Amino acid sequence: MTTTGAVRAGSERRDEILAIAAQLFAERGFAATTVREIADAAGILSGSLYHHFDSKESMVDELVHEMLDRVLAAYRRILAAGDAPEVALRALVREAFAAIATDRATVAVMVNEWNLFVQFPRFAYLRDIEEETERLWVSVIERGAESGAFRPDLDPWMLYRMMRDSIWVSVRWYRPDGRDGPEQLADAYVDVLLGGIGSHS
Amino acid sequence: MTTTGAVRAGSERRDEILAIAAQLFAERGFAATTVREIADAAGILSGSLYHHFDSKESMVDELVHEMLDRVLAAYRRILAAGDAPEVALRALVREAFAAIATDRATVAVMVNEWNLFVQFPRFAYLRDIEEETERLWVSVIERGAESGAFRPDLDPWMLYRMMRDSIWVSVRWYRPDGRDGPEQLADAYVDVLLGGIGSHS
DNA sequence: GTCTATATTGAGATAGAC
DNA sequence: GTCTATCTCAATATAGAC
Repeated sequence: MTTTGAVRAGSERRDEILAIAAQLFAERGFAATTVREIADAAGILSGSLYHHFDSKESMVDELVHEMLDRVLAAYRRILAAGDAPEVALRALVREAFAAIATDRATVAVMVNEWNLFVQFPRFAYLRDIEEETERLWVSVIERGAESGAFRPDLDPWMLYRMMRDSIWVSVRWYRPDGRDGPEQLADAYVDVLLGGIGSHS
Repeated sequence: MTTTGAVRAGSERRDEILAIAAQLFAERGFAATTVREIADAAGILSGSLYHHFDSKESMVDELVHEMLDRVLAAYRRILAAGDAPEVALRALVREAFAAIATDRATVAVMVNEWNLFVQFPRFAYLRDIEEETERLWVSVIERGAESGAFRPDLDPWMLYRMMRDSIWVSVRWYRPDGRDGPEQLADAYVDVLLGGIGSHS
C-alpha cells in the first residue's frame, strides 16, 4: 500500500488547501464562498482543486467530520476517567474551548452552517455525533444532580443546550490571542454556571 | 398620498410573501433559498416577486431590520423604566425570548446569517444596533455589580456575550408550542445565571 | 398583481495537455 | 500537481403583455 490512499490521503498540500478553505468558509459562509476564491487563495486555478477533492461539499465535510470525531473522542475519554461530576463537567467545557482555539475556522463553519448541513443525507453523522454528545453531557449533569454537586431542580436537557450554545457560538467573538487562553475562558464559563452571577448576599 | 408608498408599503400580500420567505430562509439558509422557491411557496412565478421587492437581499433586509428595531425599542423602554438591575435584566431576557416566540423565522435567519450579512455595507445597521444593545445590557450588569445584586468579580462584557449567545441560539431548538412559554424559558435562564447550577451546599 | 419569455451572469465541475 | 479551455446548469433579475 502506497502513501496515496483514495480517502483522506492527507498530503501537506491537501491540508494546506483545506485550511485555506476553512478560513474562507468561516469568513464568508459556505455557500457564498466560490471554488475560484479558494483556488485563488491557494495560488492555483479552480480546476486544479479537483485533483485534490471531489467537490466543494467534500472539503467542508472532511473538515467538520474530522474535527467532530476528535472532539467526541476527547469527550469519551473524559467520561471514561470517571471523575466527579463537577470535575468532568469542567473538563468537557475545557475540551470544547480547546477545539475553538485549535480549529477556530472549522468550528465557526460548523456553528454557522449546522442548520444547512443537517438537511443533507451526506451529513447524517452530524445528528449521530450530536446525539452521543448530548447523552454524555446530560449524564454528567444528572450525576451531579444526584450527588448533590448540582441543584436538583434544573432540567439537565435545557442546561446542556444552554451550555452548548453559549460555548460554541463564542467562536464568533473569542480570539485566543488575547490575554485569556481557552482554559481561562472555559473556567470563567464554568464558574458562572456553577456559582451564578448572583452575589448570594 | 395613496396607500402604495415606495418603501415598506406593507400590503397584506407583501407581508404574506415576506413571512414565507422568512420561513424558507430560516429552514434552508439565505443563500441556498432561491427566489423560485419563494415564488413557488407563495403560489406565483419568480418574476412576479419583483413587483413587490427589489431583490432577494431587500427581503431579508426588511425582515431583520424591522425585527431588530422592535427589539431595540423594547430594550430602551426597559432601561428607561429605571428598575433595579436584577429586575431589568430579567425583563431584557424575557424580551429576547419573546422575539424568538413571535418572530421565530426572522430571528433564526439573523442568528444563522449574521456573519455573512455584517460584511456588506447594506447591513451596516446590524453593527449599530448590536453596539447600542451591548451598551444597554452591559450597563445593567455593571449597575448590578455596583449595587451588590451581582457578583462584582465577573467581566460584564463576557457575561453579556454569554447571555446573548445562549439566548439567541436557542431559536434553533426552542419551540414555543411546548409546555414552556417564552417567559418560562426566560425565567429558567435567568435563574441559572443568577443562582448558578451549583447547590451551594 | 401576475404571467410569459428571456437576458445575463456566475457557479461547480470536467477533459486532456503539460 | 497544475493549467487551459470549456461545458452545463441554475441563479437573479428584467421587459412588456395581460
